[in-house]
Amino acid sequence: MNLKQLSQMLGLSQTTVSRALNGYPEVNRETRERVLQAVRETGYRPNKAAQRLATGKAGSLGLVMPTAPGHPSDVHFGEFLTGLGEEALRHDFHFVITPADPNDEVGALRRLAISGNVDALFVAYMRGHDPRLDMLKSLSIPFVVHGRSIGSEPDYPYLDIDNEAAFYDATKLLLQLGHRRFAVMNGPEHLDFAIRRKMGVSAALAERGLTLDEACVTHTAMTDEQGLFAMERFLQLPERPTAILCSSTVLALGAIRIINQAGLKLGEDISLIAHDDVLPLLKPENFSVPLTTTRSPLRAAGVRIAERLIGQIKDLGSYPEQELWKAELIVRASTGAAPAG
Amino acid sequence: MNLKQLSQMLGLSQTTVSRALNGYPEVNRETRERVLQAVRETGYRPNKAAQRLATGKAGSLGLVMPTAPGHPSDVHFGEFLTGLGEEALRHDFHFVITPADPNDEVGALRRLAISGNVDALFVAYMRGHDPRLDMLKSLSIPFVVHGRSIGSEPDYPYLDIDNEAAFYDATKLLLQLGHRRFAVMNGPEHLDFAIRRKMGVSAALAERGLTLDEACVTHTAMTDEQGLFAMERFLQLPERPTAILCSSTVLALGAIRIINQAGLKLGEDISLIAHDDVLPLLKPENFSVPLTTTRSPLRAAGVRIAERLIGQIKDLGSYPEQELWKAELIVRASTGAAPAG
DNA sequence: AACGTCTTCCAAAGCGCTTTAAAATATGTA
DNA sequence: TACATATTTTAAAGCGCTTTGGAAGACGTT
Repeated sequence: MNLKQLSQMLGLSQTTVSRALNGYPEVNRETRERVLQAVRETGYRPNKAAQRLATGKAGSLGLVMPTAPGHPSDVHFGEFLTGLGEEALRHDFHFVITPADPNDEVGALRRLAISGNVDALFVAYMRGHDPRLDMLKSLSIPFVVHGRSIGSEPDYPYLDIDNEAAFYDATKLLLQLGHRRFAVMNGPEHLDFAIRRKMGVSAALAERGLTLDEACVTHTAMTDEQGLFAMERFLQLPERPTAILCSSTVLALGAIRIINQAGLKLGEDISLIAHDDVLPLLKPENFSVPLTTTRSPLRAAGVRIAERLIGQIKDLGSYPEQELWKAELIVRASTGAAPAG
Repeated sequence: MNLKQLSQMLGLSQTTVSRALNGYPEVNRETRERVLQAVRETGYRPNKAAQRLATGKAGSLGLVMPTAPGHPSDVHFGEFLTGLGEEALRHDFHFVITPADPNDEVGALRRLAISGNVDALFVAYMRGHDPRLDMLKSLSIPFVVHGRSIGSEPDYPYLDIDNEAAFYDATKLLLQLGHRRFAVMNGPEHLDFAIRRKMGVSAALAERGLTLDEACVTHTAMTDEQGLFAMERFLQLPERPTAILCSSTVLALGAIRIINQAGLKLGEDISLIAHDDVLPLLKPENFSVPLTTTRSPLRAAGVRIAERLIGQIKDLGSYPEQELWKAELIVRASTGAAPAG
């Protein structure tokens, strides 16, 4: 069933039917009712491709998903997408997701942008001086970045959390509790959030004349296994750290396992603060020792980014181009006074 | 830059350029080279909407993602999609994901199917007698189901793991270890995999004249928190179960926390077997007591489903319509002989 | 020279929609 | 009644691609 058939059935022109469907004013009330009724009866749905070709609007947001055999999937992806979807649903938008070779994300993004398949793009996992930014700026398609790219002019639209402040505050808290030996279990080295979190830690330490030893920093994928490896390494250090900052609750999970195995008490022998993206899967308050966290719901970021993207496409008023959200520092039992000595 | 401009630039007709691009034989070698070169220089990419309209092929797989405020995201989604993507990438396919009100998945799926936006559909999280099946069968778009729908004629294309056999085998192992009091921490009640897993447990028990007490079964979302609640409940039972079958390693995570808190030893006082979808996030072999699991990589299922879907679209030969994969039973330390008494 | 056969290219139609420009009809006013 | 003005409808063009049905030219054969 297409427009032509539908309009013939109704004895109307395609124009009129199209207008009735799209809410144009210049169509008689009765006629519109008749059209709508016919649509209900036939289950007619306009062909999206044709609509897109005619209007240039696709009703879709595009994103690139890196994938390859052995390339680990991202725990956060589902939760973030659910947030995007919450808002997209309200506007009848959908997503076009292009799988991409992890080494060719820029190319994949570019092809997606000029394919005419999407109205706007979303990118995340920004690196320092991210090459995708120049590409995106050169195109004339709306986009919003989740995160930022250190080393690039901050003249692009983004939504980020203040990673540096979050980890600065967290470190500050640990310093006040008397800790002096710090370690950081961070995300992949080249990623902006990892860079800024480390900066936050270093800045807080510097205020007390302390420096962060590189031996006390790991950069890994955020899985329980990596948390486990990192913690094993920290515990073997001659000057064992008493305060751990952790870029994810999943990493913390592995770390805590090792802490327990070593017979150490979390919140007494070792304090730990993790960043919490508020994944439904893992609640820091339910850890056997509830976790002190820097909290910022990933899903809310998804909702907001969809809102901005769709708002821009539909011209629903203007939004701030740059947003920096504060993370909440939530103190629970995994942080305590530094052990004596 | 579109076809028209490109062909004018080259002094060729659109037909010839189109054919050169799509690998048709009736175009001179030199001419083709010239076209390809121009494409490289200009960065021309055909408009997907136009291509789709002209060919009826979209180069995309469609899926529906339920989402609503408060509706938890799915941990497995990212991993499965990564698998789909692995294969899709090889064929230059992308995904169209429609967010949907959890109460209107059937409608959303139907709209997606007839939007002309996708060449094939994928559905998962099948329920008993799933209403999506009839809808899909009535349409003439290829689809593959991940899982099955108990209570429906098994005449639709699916890929499932043998959940019943997996949990039957797991139960059998525990029986051999002398366990007599069983509990099951399962996924949501209406889902096919949950139903079948419970059937597997019951069947094995029945062979020994045992029955599964409903008080020893929970049906919940698969988060650590729910695992925790469920285990708390089991421990309060007058006849405490000594053997737990668990539909997910994430649930197991919460359960084990409670087991530890209660001062019980996993693999001694209580044995536990969990189903492992092989998520990068959580490795059962790294649990402080390594977990015995029924193992079946979710990602592999994703790859295979994409393979079948794309194969069907591109007519790359035939695939079995129904596939039932065996899960591996991997014995680790979380299972041991039943405690005396 | 005339013919058939390949090879290589092209004009134009068509995919299903939106939208422009104009026509047909209804309504109001002098 | 005649005309101007709103209201409602339509024919046709166009979005950017693929594909059908030829046409033009090169080549070999008789």
